[in-house]
Amino acid sequence: MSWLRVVDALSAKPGEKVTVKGWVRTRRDSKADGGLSFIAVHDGTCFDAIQVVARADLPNYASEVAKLGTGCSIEVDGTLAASQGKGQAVEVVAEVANGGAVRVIGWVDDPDTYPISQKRHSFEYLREVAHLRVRTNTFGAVARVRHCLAMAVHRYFHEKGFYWVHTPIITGADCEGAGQMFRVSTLDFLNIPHAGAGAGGTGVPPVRPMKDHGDKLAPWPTPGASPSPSAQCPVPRASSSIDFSQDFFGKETNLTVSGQLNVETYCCALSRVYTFGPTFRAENSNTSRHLAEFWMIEPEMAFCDLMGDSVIAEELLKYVLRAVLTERADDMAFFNERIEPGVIERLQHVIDKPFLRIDYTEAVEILRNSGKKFEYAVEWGKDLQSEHERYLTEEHFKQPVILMNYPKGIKAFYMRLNDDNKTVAAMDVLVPKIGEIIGGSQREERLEVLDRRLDEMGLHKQDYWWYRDLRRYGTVPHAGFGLGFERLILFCTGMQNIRDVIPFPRAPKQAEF
RNA sequence: UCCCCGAUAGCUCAAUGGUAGAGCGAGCGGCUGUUAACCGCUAGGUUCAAGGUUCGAGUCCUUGUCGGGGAGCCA
Repeated sequence: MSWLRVVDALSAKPGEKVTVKGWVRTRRDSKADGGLSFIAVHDGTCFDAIQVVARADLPNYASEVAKLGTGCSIEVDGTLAASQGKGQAVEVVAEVANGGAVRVIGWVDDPDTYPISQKRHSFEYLREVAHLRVRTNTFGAVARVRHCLAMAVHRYFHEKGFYWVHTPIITGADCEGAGQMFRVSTLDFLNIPHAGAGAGGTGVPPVRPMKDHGDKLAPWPTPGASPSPSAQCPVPRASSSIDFSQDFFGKETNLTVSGQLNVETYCCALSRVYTFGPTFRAENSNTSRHLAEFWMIEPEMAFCDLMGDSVIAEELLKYVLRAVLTERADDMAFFNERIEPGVIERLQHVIDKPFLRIDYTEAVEILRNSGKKFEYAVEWGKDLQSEHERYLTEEHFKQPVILMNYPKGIKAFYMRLNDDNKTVAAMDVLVPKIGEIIGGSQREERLEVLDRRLDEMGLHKQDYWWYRDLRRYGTVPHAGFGLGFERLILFCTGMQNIRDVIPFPRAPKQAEF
């Protein structure tokens, strides 16, 4: 008897003696042929379960086999045989005559309250039992597709000569302006050290406010505040006197909102690099497209302009879509049948067609001439709203489209100023269903222009000293983008809610598992 | 954070302000090479929480908590 994973057992030759191990999905009994039970066993190695035929001559048939239910874990010795029934090509027959056995490894102690009983469950409900939901068809398929996509991302970059760079999770720089941050601190919440009245002149670093935060979610208590768990915890403002020199790192630190600034340093030495890791945003976002902890892919290419940036973005997306269609055909067939009819065709369409590239200015013209009534008016210089982006990619072009060269007023300081002095070399890749899946830009490599932009936006040059050094010492044109990994999974699977494509979602008021 | 909707059996949902219900799941039995199985029986409830209106509240009002859809922020 050799132990085969279910995926291998399903393709093994009839007649082979095998052992399979896994969890019971269903059990059905029959009195035919002297009595037998059909047990669907899955082990997560592929979408399908394998059917075990347990005969009544097994010594523990009445005492154990006939009592198996959804969720029990078992080991089965048996002989692989062509199935007499429809619905599966092969099955494992366990009977005494062929040395078969069914060993129960773990019972379900109260079948009535096992959260994943054999029936349809809503995704909202399954989110409350996230430790068990991966045993379902849908979440098993999502997990395998997620892995497939991650491997394909690494493979694409590796084949293209990119190096994977592990940028820090904890950052001392609030450089990005990419959103509210989670503070990292070992200070005693109940006894926060203060710098005293003379702060600022004694080597104590000035305390800056966290960027654009709201008070409600800020992870910081007010000294002496009510111990009520619902008490709001404002973050200290610029005027506060908390002495961060006594904190673990001797300065304010947060969880990263982007590895981009760090990875640019490696880009300006290794030429082609990327990050792929967790990212944290403390925004109070309650949507099906946002998480407080998510994974992001951020390539950065030296000697590369915006057009080259967009080519990599398009190639990467098409590469990973091809991978998921060929490597996870079983799971994709399920998504195509049960989650989003037509998803396979939709992905194939994206693979086959070249992405469109148009300027922001052109997009504004299209929207203004669309004759469509939008809730928010379209106006050059204002950011496009979700409804505008959806119209462009879902209705007007009906395919992925890359918008380029946005007004500088609505984009980040590090994006390269175009010759018109009004726009920056930024791009957003818009896809149907998701909207913005990639945001990127050519970076400003000219120190004097970068400094001017920092000034314009009221940012302090000294906070960006090492970032500015890249422009002082052998600066090069370079470009990159950020791809939200979970949004990619949504796009590939047709799943609706981003909380269902990450194993344990973190969102406002949600960190149970 | 804003707008809208919701919370009743393990799950999905019913129930004019007047006795708490069904389907599925579960347990037991029957039938059957079964596979959305089928038939019968049984068990299963602090109707999200705290107040309020009322002779009487699952139902009406207030506040809160949590969930969903949309928006903003963005990936």
